[in-house]
Amino acid sequence: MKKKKVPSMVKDQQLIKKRREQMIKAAVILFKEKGFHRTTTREIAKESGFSIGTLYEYIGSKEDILYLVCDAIYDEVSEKLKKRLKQDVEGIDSLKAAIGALFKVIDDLQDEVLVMYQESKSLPKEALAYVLQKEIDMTAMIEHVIQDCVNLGHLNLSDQEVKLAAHNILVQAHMWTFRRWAVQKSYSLEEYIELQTQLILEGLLKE
Amino acid sequence: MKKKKVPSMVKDQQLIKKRREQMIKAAVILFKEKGFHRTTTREIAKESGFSIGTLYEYIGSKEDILYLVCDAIYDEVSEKLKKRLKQDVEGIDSLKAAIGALFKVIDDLQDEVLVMYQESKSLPKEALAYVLQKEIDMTAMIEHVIQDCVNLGHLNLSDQEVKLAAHNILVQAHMWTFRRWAVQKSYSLEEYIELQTQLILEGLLKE
Amino acid sequence: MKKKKVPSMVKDQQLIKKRREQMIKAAVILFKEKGFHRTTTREIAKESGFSIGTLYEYIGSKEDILYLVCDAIYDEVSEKLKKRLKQDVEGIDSLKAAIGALFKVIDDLQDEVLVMYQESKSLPKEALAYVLQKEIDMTAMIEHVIQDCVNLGHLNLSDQEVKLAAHNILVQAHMWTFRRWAVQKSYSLEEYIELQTQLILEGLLKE
Amino acid sequence: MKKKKVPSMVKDQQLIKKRREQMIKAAVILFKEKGFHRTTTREIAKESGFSIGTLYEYIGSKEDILYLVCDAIYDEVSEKLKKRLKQDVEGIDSLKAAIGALFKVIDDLQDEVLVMYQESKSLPKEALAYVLQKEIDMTAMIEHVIQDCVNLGHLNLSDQEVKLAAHNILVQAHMWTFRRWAVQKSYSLEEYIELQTQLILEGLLKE
DNA sequence: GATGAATGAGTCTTCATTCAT
DNA sequence: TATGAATGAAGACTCATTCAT
Repeated sequence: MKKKKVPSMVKDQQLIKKRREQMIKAAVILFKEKGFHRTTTREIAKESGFSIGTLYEYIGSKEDILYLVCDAIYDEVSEKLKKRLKQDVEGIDSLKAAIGALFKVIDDLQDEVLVMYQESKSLPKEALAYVLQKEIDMTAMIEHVIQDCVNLGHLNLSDQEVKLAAHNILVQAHMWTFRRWAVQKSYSLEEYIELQTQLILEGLLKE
Repeated sequence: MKKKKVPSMVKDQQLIKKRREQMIKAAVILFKEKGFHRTTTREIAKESGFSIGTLYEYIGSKEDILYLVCDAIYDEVSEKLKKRLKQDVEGIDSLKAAIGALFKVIDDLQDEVLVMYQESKSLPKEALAYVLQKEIDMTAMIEHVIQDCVNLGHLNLSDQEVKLAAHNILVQAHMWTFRRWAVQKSYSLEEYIELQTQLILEGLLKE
Repeated sequence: MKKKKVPSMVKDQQLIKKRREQMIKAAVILFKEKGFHRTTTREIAKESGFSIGTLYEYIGSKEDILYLVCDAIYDEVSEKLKKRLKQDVEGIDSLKAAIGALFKVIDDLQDEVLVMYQESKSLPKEALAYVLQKEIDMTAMIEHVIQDCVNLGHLNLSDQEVKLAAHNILVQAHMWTFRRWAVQKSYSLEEYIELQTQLILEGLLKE
Repeated sequence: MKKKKVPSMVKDQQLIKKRREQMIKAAVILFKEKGFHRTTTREIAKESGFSIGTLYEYIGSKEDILYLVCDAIYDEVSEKLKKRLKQDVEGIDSLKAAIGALFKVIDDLQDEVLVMYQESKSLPKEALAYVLQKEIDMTAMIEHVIQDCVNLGHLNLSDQEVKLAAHNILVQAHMWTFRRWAVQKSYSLEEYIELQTQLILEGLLKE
């Protein structure tokens, strides 16, 4: 699954990167506020700080912006997560740490994650597949942490259970954003992490 | 939170009901395929089996269709769930039954639930609030089942834990549709129910 | 210039007359409020007290309603004017009386006259010609009154002057409605009649 | 009463002016032929020489075009009138000159004035108030000319009479367009001016 | 490279009119 | 005769995209 090439009329790679970062930042703000379809390219250009003509020097179509946004968000989540996971604990504690790290990263990038959750479905087929693969990769990251616990004999789970637990953990992290209207009203982030970690671990720590 | 009144030029309530059912059915098919924004009112009319003029005899705007769709889906989920829950078991078994029932209902109405998940954000503010309330109500239903177990002394959970568990159960049910590309590839519905029920219950059955 | 035949599916002439009167009354109210083009046939039917289907039993098209309205207004103005003119004065006094009568009739039928002034241009060609002819006839009525004064030697005017004076009188009467925002703020009807009569007569009473 | 701001997406003020002039010219032609409501925005765009998209770069709604038209006509009438009034006569002669000037200007801008007369009622409330104010201003201009004669002792009129005479003169000028089907058949412009001037002045020159 | 005016296909919505009951 | 549901042509307006400067 290769990174899709977004066409640009401009040669200077440095400039391309800079302009696209401006676009992505602007797009996240606008998409969060009004969604992908209700946001116009003109608005994105304006919020980015340049003209509509310039916008189209760096992308081929409006959908490219959405793709750029989703791709950037995944990269940022991955990167931040990896940074947080560089801890030297093992076993159950490493799983606890991973859950905590994941939840915190998602909380950190709340708006971005929410946008991705709500709008990625509007991606063209191929781009969607690429983004889905990233989600699968991320699930695999969590899976590995759990599997390590199993390998160490701290958990006793089948492969199926490992995979499902990973999905659950990821979705419970996302839930923090897409059910914010309920969960963020009832719990602080710390409480949420505490409670969810407990429920998850008890679930896995069966005989 | 009152049911929003969708305007109609037609007087015959029977007919309104019938036509709107046609519209909703058509809309779900189309929204699932291309999303709310990419579906035109003309397409909905055509798929419904009548003209664009007739469509607008039964609604005030395109957004009304989305509202009608979301409202109908919730009603259907609720109704089916209530029907399945009329079992005479108690305690943990009733919770198991509820989880199974919920998951089966969601599986049954997969397309509908997916559409609602992806498009309800496009509802106008007020309608969104109404739909959100329905989601809250449904969460409360699950909460009650769990609370009953607590009251019977079969579970030992704080209110916060009860509420969170209810959210988790609901989201895990929805997950079956919005992560279908992963979970439905790895598990049959029965396996999924079995495994999730286990994970949830173990999580709740702590000392 | 023949009265245009407005088609009807109904035979009973009595009923046609009754229904059309209902329609005209309703239409005047609505046209005054929002103009011919912004008034829908449905609204006219509703205001008339019957269904849209019934409306079309008594006319062939929306424009027919406008024609019916204009025609009725002219007939009413004419009739009322004739009634008021049945006075047995002669010469200048009869002209004064005519002016007063005309102004009072127009004041009486203000809304109707205004509607006719503003909307008759939307009549189809042929109907417009018919209505224009009625206006010409009415001008002729005033002309005759002036001409009588000339014939009696009380005024000394050329045919051209007689005709122009008639137009002026009529337009000054209409002015009472279509410049109401100015003239009805500055003058009472009596003042207006008094002042205009004076200006007109002084104009005609030259050596 | 401020000039209403018509929105435009284009920045270049020069261009806005040019394009709007094209639009106004096109609109007058079309409105005269078929009225405001029967003229489509597409037709206006085409007659203006650009696309429908471009039209909407320079206005916010169809009604804006009507407003632009009415505003432009008033400005043109005012300007032309002021130019013609720069004569160095005094007293009754200046009034005669003013009447002649007004009538000639109206004749010059016949189509425009007629359009404004027939369509301005379709303006939205606020814009209508603005246009009415312009009409009031113009009436005041005539009033001043008459009042000067009174001040010089050449006419002996009350304020009420002065105001009413001004209204009459203006309406008689407009009459030349909105009763063209009658008056322009019977009189040449010169005759019309000659006769009306006479009738008006005799009316005012009472003892 | 940057700009922004121009384009026109596409969208929602209205409403005069018809016709089966 | 009366009704009102059905129709679809037509209209106002939007917005992604292009291209000359």
